[in-house]
Amino acid sequence: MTVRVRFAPSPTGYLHVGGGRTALYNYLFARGQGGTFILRSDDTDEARSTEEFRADILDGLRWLGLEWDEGIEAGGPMESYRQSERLRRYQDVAAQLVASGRAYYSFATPDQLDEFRKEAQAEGRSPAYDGRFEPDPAEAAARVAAGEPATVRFAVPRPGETSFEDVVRGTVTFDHVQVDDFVILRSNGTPTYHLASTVDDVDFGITHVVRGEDLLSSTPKHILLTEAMEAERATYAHLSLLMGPDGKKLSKRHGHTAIKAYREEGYLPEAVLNYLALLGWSPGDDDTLIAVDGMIDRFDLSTVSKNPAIFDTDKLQWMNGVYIREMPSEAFVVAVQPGVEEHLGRSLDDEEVATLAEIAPLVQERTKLLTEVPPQVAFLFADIEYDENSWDKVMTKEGAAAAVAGAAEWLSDVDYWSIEAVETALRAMLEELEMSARKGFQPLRVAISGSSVSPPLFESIAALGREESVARLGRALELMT
RNA sequence: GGCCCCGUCGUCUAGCGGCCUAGGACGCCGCCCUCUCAAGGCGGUAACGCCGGUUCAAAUCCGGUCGGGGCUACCA
Repeated sequence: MTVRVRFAPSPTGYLHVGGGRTALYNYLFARGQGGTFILRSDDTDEARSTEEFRADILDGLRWLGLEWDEGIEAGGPMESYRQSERLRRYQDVAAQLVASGRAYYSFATPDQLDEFRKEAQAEGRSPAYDGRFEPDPAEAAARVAAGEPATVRFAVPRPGETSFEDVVRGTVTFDHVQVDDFVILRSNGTPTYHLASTVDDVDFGITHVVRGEDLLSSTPKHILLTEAMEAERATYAHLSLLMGPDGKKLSKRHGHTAIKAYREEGYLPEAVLNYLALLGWSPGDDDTLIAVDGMIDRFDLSTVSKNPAIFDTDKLQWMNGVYIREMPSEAFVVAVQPGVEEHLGRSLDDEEVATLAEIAPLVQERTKLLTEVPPQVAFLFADIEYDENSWDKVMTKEGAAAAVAGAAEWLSDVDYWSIEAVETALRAMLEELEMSARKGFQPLRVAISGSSVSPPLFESIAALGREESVARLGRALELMT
């Protein structure tokens, strides 16, 4: 049997980190098993679905590198992989289910249902609706024929129970008195999630349903539906949910949840993938850094953790730094150049790109997020503004002015401009002034870069050039005296 | 309320009856390196929710309890 799995987001929001992880696990499982990874759009909720979200989900998956083999924009044996385009099929199935007595037209009013549920809760009984208010099939058919609006509900067989072997959770059993006679077709004729999703899983030949734990208690409904369609049930695997730092379900209030936000903040897809993979799965040994190929080799759905995981940005950020440091320097420049240009409000000429490439390795090794690079290198390409705190902390110190003045002189005397020459000159200056490097170089850093935090000084000065460096030292000196 | 799921350092996890005086990673702290900030090196901090039981032996098995989460819609 070839494995067929799917990722089936509904385009009612941006692709979020939890969805990304679900997609990743599906992808890893499919790749490891030589199976097919399908992308489907569960967009039966027209009101909440938007084009923007549809596009964002595809973008996000592609950015992460989770290429799918079949489905949206990839095609495949099915005519459509969007539920909004398969409405007829769901209606047909619903009609068949009514005909075979596995489902029925329901006329129960919201008020009736409300009251029933309230009462059941008050008495500590199951609040699952059991069809007690419905007319007999003949009357129901007549009322529908007369044009009375009705929903279609699945007739859950009671007494009974459904139990299944969840790959990550083990045996799970639900008593049917806890399972609602759920609506499969709304009174406007559109299918609910349960129907559409199950029909698709059956029609698409999905062998393994790997999804979030929020759907665990819906699974008996899906199994019942599958069997009513006389199809073979899939194997289910329910992944624990992702939580915010406060242990509550991850939501907007915990900061960024959208994959897109991480992309914009300067995270690398490799790092996000690596981090997500480890949120609920471990390769078994003590490896923390693992590339996708390694994950595919070693991924095992049955060893996925049952515990909900807290999404902790600290570790992701550290990991991102690791991946950034591992990048070839040229790739780093390419990745960072657009951001620098945007920061500057203009594009870089060839000489400036060369300058950027020159200090890139130095910046690269101290970068955790791509977005922190532009402000750090901008001083090489544009006039600086002094950071107030840095100025106050450094430039008002005793000896600061002397160091700045000394540096201007010594740098002016350098014959052959190079990093080594700059260092030699500045160290000589220090010696002359009998000043420590710590004390003597900080004022220069502020004068040159505008901040007390910058890339290494000699390299920065060398890259900036003699003329501009001396000019900046002069300007700072004026402001100091 | 009912049903279902889950419970090892602050966080992600390893552990599947003796190898555990519980391992790794992030974070945090200290030291070293050092022109700032990082990076790097070294060291440290810190956990089996609780109570019973099974067993010669339990983080590992069982029961209970407490805590967290999910579902309980004509949302998905």
